[in-house]
Amino acid sequence: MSTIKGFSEETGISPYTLRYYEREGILLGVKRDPSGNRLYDEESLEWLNFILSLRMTGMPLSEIKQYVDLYKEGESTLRKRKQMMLDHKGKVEKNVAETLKYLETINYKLALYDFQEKGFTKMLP
Amino acid sequence: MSTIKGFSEETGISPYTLRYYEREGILLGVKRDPSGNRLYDEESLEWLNFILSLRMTGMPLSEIKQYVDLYKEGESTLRKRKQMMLDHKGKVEKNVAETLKYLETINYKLALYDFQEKGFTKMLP
DNA sequence: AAATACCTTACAGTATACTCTAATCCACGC
DNA sequence: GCGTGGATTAGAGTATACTGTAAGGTATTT
Repeated sequence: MSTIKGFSEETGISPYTLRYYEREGILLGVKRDPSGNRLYDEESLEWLNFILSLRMTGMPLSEIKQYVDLYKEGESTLRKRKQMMLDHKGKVEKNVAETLKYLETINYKLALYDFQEKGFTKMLP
Repeated sequence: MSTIKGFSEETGISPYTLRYYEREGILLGVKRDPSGNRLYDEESLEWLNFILSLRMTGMPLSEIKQYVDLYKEGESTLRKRKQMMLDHKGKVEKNVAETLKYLETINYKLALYDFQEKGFTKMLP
């Protein structure tokens, strides 16, 4: 059970962002103490970690919100949610493959620099 | 030698963005015809591809601009430019590793869905 | 009880990277 | 020679995801 400051420090997510996520309805499981202050526990930590794994792999907040809304509707949305995860997994894998392709271009550029350092001095990008 | 429309279609980058990149000084090698219209050739294509490989791997335009400015200064900046590429390569590789870690979380979630489909029906995120 | 340190809310501001609008210009076909 | 379709420019607008501010509340410490 941590306060917003503690939870922010534990997770590396700023209090602003934590409140923002909650306001937008994508961070569930946040409790309150008697005076209205936020309390974060294991449940909110799990949610946050899940949200972060979607966010950090490029899912926009609007789509994460859709997922969370489906979750709140209950078991009847299980299939849809699974499909969302499958689609997202596909996109992430495609994106990683693409990134690795672009990385090759960067490596090629680095090879040119090495080549140039060995005395070959034509100017290159 | 293509006009902005043709080049846009060839590369998939909108005319707006092509002009924007040029205005910001990150797309070099764009020529003009006698009446002032842009002409794109092999040189501009090479630049664009290079820029895109940086952009698509997450380098902000401001940093790409820095690189291009160094390039324009000539050979004296070779070492700096190489270092920028090395740093970026490191970041991209780190980011890919991180993404794959987050992908595992997503795969775990998918495994839970599979598990649930086989009759186990506790509600899960 | 005053100071402090944190919290709350609503809402405004910022950063990045486009994306579009408005006004104008230019070349080709009829 | 005039309309049509493209081009040009400067500058405004948009989207997303935060990030910060203002005004005030609460609780502990001195």
